[in-house]
Amino acid sequence: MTGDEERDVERIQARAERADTNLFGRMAAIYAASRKQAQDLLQVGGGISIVEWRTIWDLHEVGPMTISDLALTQRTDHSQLSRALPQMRQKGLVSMRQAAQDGRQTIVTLTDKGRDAYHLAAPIMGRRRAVLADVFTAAEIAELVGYLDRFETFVRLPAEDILSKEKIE
Amino acid sequence: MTGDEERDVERIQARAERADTNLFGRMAAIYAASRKQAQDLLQVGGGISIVEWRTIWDLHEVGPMTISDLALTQRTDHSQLSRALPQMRQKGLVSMRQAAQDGRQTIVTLTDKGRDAYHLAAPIMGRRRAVLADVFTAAEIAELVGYLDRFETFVRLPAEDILSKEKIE
DNA sequence: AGAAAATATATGACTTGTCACGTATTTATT
DNA sequence: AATAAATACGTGACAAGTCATATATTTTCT
Repeated sequence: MTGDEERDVERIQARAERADTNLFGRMAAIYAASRKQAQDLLQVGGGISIVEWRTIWDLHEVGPMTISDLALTQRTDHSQLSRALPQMRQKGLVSMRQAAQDGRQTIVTLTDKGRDAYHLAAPIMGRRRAVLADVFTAAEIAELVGYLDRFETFVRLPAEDILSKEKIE
Repeated sequence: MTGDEERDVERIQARAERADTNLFGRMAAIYAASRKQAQDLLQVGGGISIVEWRTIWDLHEVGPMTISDLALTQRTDHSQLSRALPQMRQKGLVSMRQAAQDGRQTIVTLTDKGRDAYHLAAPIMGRRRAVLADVFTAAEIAELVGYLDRFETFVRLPAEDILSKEKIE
C-alpha cells in the first residue's frame, strides 16, 4: 500500500537484490569504488593521478623502463602512458630519452623530484594495503586472486568464442 | 647477457609478476576486459551500449522505473542515465513521462521497439552467463561474490578511515 | 642491399565512470 | 502557511580505459 501505482517497488527491490550476484555488474561498481578510493588517497599523497602513481611506483621499484615495459607491468594500454608521461616530465617527475639500442623506444627514468613524490605517496598507499591485510588473510587474498585469474581468463575470451561455444562436456 | 644496459629486463619481469597479486591493479584490468567483452557481444546483439543494455534489461524485468530506480539497481550514478535516456527515447527504445505522484521523478517505460532490442540482445548476453556457468560452479560464484562483498566494503571505506585507522586488535 | 613485416610510440575519437553544482519539486519543521 | 531541508534530475568537467590509425625505426626475408 504505498499508493504508488506507477512503479512496482517490490520488484525493483527484488531486482536490485538479484543484481548483487551479477558478477559483471559487481565488478564495474567495485572497480569504480576502488578507483575513487585510490584517487582520494592520492589527493592526500601529493595530488598525483592513479596513472602517475603506478608509473612512479614501477620506476622506483625497477629503475628505468620503456613505455611498453610500463604498459606491460601496469596491464594497461600504452596510450595512457603516452599521454601521461609528457605531463610528468613537465612536472619534473621523470626524464625521457630515446633508447640507444633501439631508437623506437623511450627510456623513462625517475628524477629526484619523482623520488620525492614517491616517498610522499608510498606510505599512504602502503597504509591502504596494510588495512587490506587486516581485512583479508594472505590465504584469502591468494584464493581471491585465484578466482580473479579464472574470471579474467573468461572475460578475455573473444566474443566469437562465447557465441560459438556450444555446451561441450 | 641481453646486451641491453638501459633497462633491467629481469627486474621488469619480476615486477610484472608481483603485480599479478595486486588486487587493485587486477581489478582494473579485469573490469576493462569484462567491459570490452560486453561491448563486443552487444555489438552483435543489436549495437547497443552497455548502459542501454542494462537499462533495457532492468525495464524488461521489472516494468516502469524511475531514473533513480535504474541507477540504484545498476549501482551507478544517475548522471549516466540522465545522459543515456534521451538518446534511447530518440531511438524509440523507451518512453519517459513525469510521475504523477511525484513531479520530480521521471517514469521510464520500455517501448515495443525496446522490447525487440531486448529480445535481440538477451540471448547473446544469456549465452555469456551460460558460458560463465560452465567455468564456475554455483558454489564458486557464491564464494567469489562473498569475497567481492568484503572487498567492496573495503574499497568503500573513506580515505580518512584508511589513513586514521591504526592497527587495532 | 632492398622490400616486407614487425614493433614502439603518438594521437584522435569514443565509452564508462566519478563529482559538484544548479534547478525544480516534495517533505518536514516551526 | 511559510520556511527549511531533502530529493530527483540535468549538465559541465574530468579521469581512466579502449581502439584504430599514422609514423618512425628495427628486424626479417629474399
